[in-house]
Amino acid sequence: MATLRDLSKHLGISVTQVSRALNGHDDVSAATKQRVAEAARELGYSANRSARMLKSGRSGIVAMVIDTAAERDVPDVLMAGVIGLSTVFARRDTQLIVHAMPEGADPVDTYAKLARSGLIEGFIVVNPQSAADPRIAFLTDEGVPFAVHGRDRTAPDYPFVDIDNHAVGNMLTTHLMTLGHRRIALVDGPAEAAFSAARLRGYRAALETGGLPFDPQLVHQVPMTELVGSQIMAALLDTSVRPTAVIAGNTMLAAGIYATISAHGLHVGTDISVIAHDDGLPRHPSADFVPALTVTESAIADAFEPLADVLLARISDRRAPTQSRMLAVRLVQRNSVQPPSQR
Amino acid sequence: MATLRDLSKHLGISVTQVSRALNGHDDVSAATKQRVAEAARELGYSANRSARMLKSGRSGIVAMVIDTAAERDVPDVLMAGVIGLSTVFARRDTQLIVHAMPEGADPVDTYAKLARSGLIEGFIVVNPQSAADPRIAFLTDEGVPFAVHGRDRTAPDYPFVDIDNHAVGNMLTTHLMTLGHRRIALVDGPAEAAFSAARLRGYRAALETGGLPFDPQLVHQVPMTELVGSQIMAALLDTSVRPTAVIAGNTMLAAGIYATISAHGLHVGTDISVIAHDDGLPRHPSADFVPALTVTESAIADAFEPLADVLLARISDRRAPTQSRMLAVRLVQRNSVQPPSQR
DNA sequence: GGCATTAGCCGAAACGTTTCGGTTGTTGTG
DNA sequence: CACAACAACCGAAACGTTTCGGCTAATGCC
Repeated sequence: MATLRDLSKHLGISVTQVSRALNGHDDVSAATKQRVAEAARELGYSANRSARMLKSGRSGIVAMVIDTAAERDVPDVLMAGVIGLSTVFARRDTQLIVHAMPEGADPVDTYAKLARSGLIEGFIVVNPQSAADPRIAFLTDEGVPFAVHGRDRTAPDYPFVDIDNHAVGNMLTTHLMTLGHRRIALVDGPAEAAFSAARLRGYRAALETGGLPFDPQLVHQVPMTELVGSQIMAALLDTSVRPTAVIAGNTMLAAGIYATISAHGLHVGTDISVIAHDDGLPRHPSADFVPALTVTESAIADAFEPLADVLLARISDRRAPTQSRMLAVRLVQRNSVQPPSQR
Repeated sequence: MATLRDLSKHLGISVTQVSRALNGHDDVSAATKQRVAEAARELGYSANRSARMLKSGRSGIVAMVIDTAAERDVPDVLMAGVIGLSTVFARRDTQLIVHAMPEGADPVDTYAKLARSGLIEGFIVVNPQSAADPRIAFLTDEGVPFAVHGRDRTAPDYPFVDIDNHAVGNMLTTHLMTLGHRRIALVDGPAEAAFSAARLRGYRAALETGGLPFDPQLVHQVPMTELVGSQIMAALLDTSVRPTAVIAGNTMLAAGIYATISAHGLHVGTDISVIAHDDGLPRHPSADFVPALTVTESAIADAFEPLADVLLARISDRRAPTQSRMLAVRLVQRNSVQPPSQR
């Protein structure tokens, strides 16, 4: 492996200048920069990251710790995250460490150990909790750079990328109410998840402005799998007063809900309306449902690029104003939602 | 962050001795070791990995590069790999970098860049190709430590962990032949994948020893998804001479195959036998099929621990004899396989 | 008691990089 | 012409660790 010193000898120029040339400092002549760049390519030079980090604190490594227990049910979204983040970070010349936390390990402790190793410049925090997330509190206290996919409060002072989940819950509910639905079920992710809590608040807000009562029996916060979706739907069909419409937190849940509805000889749309949020995961595209699924749409994949940006911004200047990004959501109307049947 | 020097001062002992104590060298007294360990815990000391790597070459970081294009179809197995490997490596105090290779990038080039950065001690190579895999050739040439999940030749001289896929193909086929099946279809992973190629060889070998002809129309090497499984099965049912049994490469394919069989009003087992290989992925447990699926069983999860072991062994001594591991496979008989119906 | 052996310790150098504080030689300004 | 300003360069120190070679004092042996 070629080193700065090799380049320096090869070019008859000091190590200092080689380093500065490579890093684009302005007290090296254009000509020299050119020569250095060329030699670097020729000798296959690549900066030794350990040395760089040791000296300057910049390792070009970020980490994402995943809670094995919490993510087991939903490989699709986790997978999208790992691949997406790794790709965008690679493009920015930084490496992504994936650290799986075994069940029952203390999250804060895990972050603490990782941070202390002096290897990791920043963290991507995923799946924040609805109550104040202790991991976020810890990282904030320690002054470790991080960025969150989602958020654990309405207006955070840390960098995050999120969609307006309150609005999602509201839009979904309002759309159904506008068509005349009055018993609307909500089947969404676990109550501990911040996004799920936000959507529930949006759902309640919509009910309230529409003058509809809130019925706890109609909301289910559960693991977001097809199987669970179908089980919950079965339970919903059994209740004394059936919902005329159901909101699904993602397309997996929606798939299960569809299955149960047809298994009961009913039809989505005409008998029971189904609406969902679609985060663009490949397994169940909302357009492929029969009938096609009405959704609020916002691809998870859109979050990775901004997520990398806000984290890297925070790393390169810790006291710069906090950057965050809100991603767009749009309502796509299809055939799974109809006015309630008159019975 | 506490450093060795902090500890040294705190204890009134040289940096050298602190380092040696922490690393368990034998020329430091038990008493000192004790004291040092205690102080380390107290001050929250954790070795600076950059410095360690710079000096000694041991970074405690390994990488896994994933081919986005090749893995998109099968999030389950990739997810199992990322989580499983990350967990076992974490337990061994080493971090896993996940590097997603964008579509169309040159694999060898990607490994080369990563290796040159001087950060990564070794690679986990997944999904080896059936023809001599260029990534493996490159890493071998460069003398970079690596371990392969699978293998690109029958008797490799590099560290790997694999199951005997030739035997899997053979067992599956022989089991069906023993019951009297004579038209046996094989639906397995892509032809480029080493495991798929090996199983096909096992299938052919079994046919040959049983005196049965090989019919290329009966074998399909395809992406291993439920959807593709059901499509292939539909095609198979359309052929002039239907197979009486079909072998599925995993339980996803099997799920699709089951779906198509019942959609055609046929019954698995009595009308058409289905047998599969089950790598223990959570989505479609073979026991939950109706009727329960006969399989060769070998959990992918069993590979991660040995994989970490053989890689770490290679890293800690590059010229030690190559360690590899073959994992057990067992045939589990259930109800999806019956003698062919007489018609 | 003399001598070799050993347990336990230490100083200093080295890994490859970045950066601070210079030193040149050239150009522009009065 | 004297001097300031500036562009372009350089040496050396530092980051935190590991390790080589050497040192001291205690022990064992004859």
